[in-house]
Amino acid sequence: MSKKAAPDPSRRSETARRAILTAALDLVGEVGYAKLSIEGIAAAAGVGKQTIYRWWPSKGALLFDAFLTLAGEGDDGQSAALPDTGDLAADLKLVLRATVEELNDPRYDQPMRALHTEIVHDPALAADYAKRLDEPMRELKKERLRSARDAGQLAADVDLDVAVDLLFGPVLNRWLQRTGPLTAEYADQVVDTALRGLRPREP
Amino acid sequence: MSKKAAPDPSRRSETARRAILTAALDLVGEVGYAKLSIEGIAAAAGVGKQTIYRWWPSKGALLFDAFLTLAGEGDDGQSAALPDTGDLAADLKLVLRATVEELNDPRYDQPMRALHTEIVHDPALAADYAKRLDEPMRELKKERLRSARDAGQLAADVDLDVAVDLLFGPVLNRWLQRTGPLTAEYADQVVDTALRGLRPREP
Amino acid sequence: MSKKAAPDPSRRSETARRAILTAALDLVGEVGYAKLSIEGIAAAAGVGKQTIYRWWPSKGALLFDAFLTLAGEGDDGQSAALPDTGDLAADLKLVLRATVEELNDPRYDQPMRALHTEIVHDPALAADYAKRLDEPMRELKKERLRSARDAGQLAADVDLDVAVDLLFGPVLNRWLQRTGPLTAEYADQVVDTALRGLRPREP
Amino acid sequence: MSKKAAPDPSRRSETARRAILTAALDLVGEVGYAKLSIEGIAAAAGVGKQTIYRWWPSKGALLFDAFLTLAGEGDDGQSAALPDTGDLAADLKLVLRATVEELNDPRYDQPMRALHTEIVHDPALAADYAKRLDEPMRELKKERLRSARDAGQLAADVDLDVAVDLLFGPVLNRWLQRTGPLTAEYADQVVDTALRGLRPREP
DNA sequence: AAGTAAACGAGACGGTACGTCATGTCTTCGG
DNA sequence: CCGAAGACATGACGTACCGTCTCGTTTACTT
Repeated sequence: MSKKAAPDPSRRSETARRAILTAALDLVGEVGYAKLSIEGIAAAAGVGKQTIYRWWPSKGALLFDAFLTLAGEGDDGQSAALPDTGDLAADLKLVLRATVEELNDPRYDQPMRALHTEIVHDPALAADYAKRLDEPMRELKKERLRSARDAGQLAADVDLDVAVDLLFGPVLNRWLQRTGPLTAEYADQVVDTALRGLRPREP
Repeated sequence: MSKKAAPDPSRRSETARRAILTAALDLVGEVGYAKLSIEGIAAAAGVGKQTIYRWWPSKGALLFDAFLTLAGEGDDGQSAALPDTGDLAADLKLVLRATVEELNDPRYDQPMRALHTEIVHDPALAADYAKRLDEPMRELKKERLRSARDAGQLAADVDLDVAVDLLFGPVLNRWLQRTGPLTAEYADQVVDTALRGLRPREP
Repeated sequence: MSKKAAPDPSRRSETARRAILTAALDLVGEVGYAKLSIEGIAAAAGVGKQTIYRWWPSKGALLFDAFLTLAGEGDDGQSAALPDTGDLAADLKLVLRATVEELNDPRYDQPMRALHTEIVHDPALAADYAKRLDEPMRELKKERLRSARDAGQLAADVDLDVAVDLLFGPVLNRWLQRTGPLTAEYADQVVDTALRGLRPREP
Repeated sequence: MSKKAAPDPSRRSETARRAILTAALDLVGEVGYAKLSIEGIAAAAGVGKQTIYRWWPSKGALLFDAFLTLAGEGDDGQSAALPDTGDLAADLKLVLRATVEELNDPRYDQPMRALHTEIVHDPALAADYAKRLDEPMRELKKERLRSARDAGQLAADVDLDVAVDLLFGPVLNRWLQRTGPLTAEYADQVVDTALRGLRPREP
């Protein structure tokens, strides 16, 4: 029925796949997103262009895959869970400071910006991103907040999704739009400010 | 001394300028950002390419200008100030709901996404954006919050910038990343959740 | 010692061979020579590309084979000999008119042009062509001329090869280069002129 | 009315044009016709591909132009006319031997073969060839034959076009198809045989 | 009013990258 | 173990735009 014979994944060359993902990530770091070309990735990976077009529908999808695959391997297994020392503010600050540090790391900055650019314009990729990257992370964050709520450190009726957005949204925004310096201090301020309201009223 | 003879702004053709800005905005809405080309804008505006390259340093700058100029004319004069009925929550919800509505309007969605894409990758443009669009708006928002703080509806030691980020960041994020539906209800939730902490403790 | 394991002809699939030859001839008629691809032939024949590469060294060789094999089957046995009614001019005109007709037949035109193109650029193929197609035909023609010479209808010292070239060359040329209409009348003229010579009869 | 805006010839860069024609001719001699690519010509000429596509509809047309332009400059002015010493046979042999020599010259062989290949498959190009190359040459040849006819060295009723075909066709054929060695002797034989005719002299 | 200088429309130029197609080689699988 | 199927590296195809560079042609501003 379909016009195009779908390629057979069982015949796929793992060597080529990894070379492409690695080259993509390397190149986006080297030359930046604007100058990132399929042509260049293919050349750097020692691969025919068709091999890229065969397996990825768009540059964004490739980038996302590169990101996911190669990042996913840094974690042996998965990031498991957020720290839970009982001190919610401290734990959140730890996490948010780490996020800030990562976003300031040039190795992560470029590829992440590239990925976000694609997401902004490609709803399909955005959906993929939401499901495969955002949601798992969000779940971990919500888990930590749930534990805090159970410990009475959070108002019982707080929507956890909104809480996550309140905590992490500002940092992501400041990074994307460069509306101000992205520092550990800012992270702390956001946590403090956000929490003051998330905490239950004192009698 | 300078390599490039600077063009003389006094001789600039207002007709060409407006045609270009209009064409840019129209085209980004029609064909989307990815397929937006200087070549196309020039053709649609009935203008030589050089006339664009003469006056704008980048596609992003042109887009930003188009955005600013043509949007700025909708406001007769300026947006003046945020509403101040004395009810902070209601006023913020009004503003945030309006923002949500605008972001959901297809006429604004495409050009805004385009602009944000450029901002993500062009620090110079980001600075321009921060100064000419973000900061004035932010000032209005802070003004309203300041008034609320004076009225005792906000904790005295709250950083107003962080407060603004907390209120508007989540909405912008959800729009850019499509991590969830962008509704008036969400706007209300964000305001309520953020405020609960921004308010002073009750005794 | 040899780099290439020679394929074993005894194991060759006759089905595949015929399918390929047929497909090649069909395709060159359908899409023309310029768009004829090994890829397309393999697909049309329901055969792997390697099966073609294994048995034919070049597209020209395949085409030639297709031509020879499938055309050779139209003749049950072989064309035997040229007509010999005793009237040399009439016999030659008959043959040349038939040639003209064949060259004007769209079914032969495309494949023959394709074959000639390859011959022009591939000396090996040209040699093959000379030996397997041109020479046998030429021999038949020379046989008829020899018979005429014995009958005193041809000058005794005429080189038969040159004679054949004089008779058939002009027609082939006009076909290949389209320098003029290829008609039966032209064929007759060539025969008459060649036989008579360009010089006036001496008294 | 037309879809495509035709390029303006008055703005054409003569430098680019000559570089392209020269590169085309050089390359076809170096790498042969089969490996001749527009890409390669553009690179060798130091020219963008589009500059070639803008001005020539096909590789064949470019080749033809290259041939015509650059060859036409060897002749200062034009080839004027064929020699006319009064001895028709000698004059024709001179011309035909020159033709043979040219066809055996590697510098001419490759480009000419390339051109002929294109002609075989491209009727438009064939027409162009007939009009701009074949016809002028043919006219010169016919002129010489006409002079001979007036001098009583040619039968009065000979069709001059057929005569030209008879004289030059065999040589061209032998060259294109390599059905035999292309020598001065062969040229002489063709002239003698054509002039004299195949039939024996009547007593 | 004539002269001049800059911005204008147009678009050719040398390039880069696109996404598709065909090449010829190599690997995997089923009969 | 051959042959089909098809993934692979390579590289040309023709197209779209890039940003630069002339070309005349307006359109102001001098003189």
